[in-house]
Amino acid sequence: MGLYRAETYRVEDSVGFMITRLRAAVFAAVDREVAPWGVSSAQAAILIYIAHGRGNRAADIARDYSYDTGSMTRMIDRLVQKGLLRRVRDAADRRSVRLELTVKGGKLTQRLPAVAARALNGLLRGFTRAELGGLKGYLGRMLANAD
Amino acid sequence: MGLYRAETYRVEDSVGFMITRLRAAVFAAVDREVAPWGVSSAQAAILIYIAHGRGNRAADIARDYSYDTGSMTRMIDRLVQKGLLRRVRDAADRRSVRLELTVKGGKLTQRLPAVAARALNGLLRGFTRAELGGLKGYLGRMLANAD
DNA sequence: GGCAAATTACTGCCCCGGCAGCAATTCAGG
DNA sequence: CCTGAATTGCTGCCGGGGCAGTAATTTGCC
Repeated sequence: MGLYRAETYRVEDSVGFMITRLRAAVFAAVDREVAPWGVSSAQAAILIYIAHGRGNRAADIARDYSYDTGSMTRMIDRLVQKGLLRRVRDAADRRSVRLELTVKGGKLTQRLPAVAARALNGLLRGFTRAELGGLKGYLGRMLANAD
Repeated sequence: MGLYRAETYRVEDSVGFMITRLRAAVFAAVDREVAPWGVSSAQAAILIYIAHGRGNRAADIARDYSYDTGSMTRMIDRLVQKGLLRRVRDAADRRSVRLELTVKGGKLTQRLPAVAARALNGLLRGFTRAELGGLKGYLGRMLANAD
């Protein structure tokens, strides 16, 4: 006895479909804003995380962002290759690699929150603060159901 | 003057981040339900579309689902390889390829809406019909802003 | 009728992400 | 102290998706 029933199910009506499309739209919007600085939206999120000092090991980011560690390795590869990040083997725990922003990476990252915010605000045109709260509440409840 | 400001921006607070995570959760939930039949959630959506007679050319699906045509080609490749779909060159317009469900594909597709609905209902546990409407309204407004 | 523009499908190349398996290392209990 | 378990990061392999470029075909307009 749920909200969706097999007999009347249409892909285009499902929240799943809308969320998939919206995620693509968010990526596209943020990517457009960040592209001039040579990074993608996913890469920008990593850089901001490190710049905010919320952790600097690959495992930290993977945990907080619910990422796969294999994906993290490759994501870091791309950022290192662009000269924005540096891998430094940790002397205390030699299993882990500490991630450091290069000078270039640090300068770039200062600008990223502003452009990311601009992209999101564009998608939220016409939303009141209360409506944004309502939306995030719904999304949070679905995420909680997923565990 | 939007809802997000650069100075206080944190990735984890952004709707973009939540939507990305939720999309992953939706995929995972639907994939889990559909996996016993040997298809993925994205593949199931294509099959349902065709079974419902909403169109049977690759271009139709790409348009309605906002997919890239290149991605569609590869998606169809996988379904054809699994013996669920058949490519039939259209005699009237020889540019296009009409997609037909095989017998195996047709039998499978009958079951898909039920399992997809079950997965979504699980994520919507505790939601009233009105709340689902509210959520879809928010998502729709963001999608409209994206154009 | 003939030629330019649009449509359809496909290909190569790229980024994003999960899963499984692996090696190195650290940690905890006997 | 030593051995088994956990953690960390890496790799191969896969599915999903966008972008650009191409060939075949159709269509529309002069």
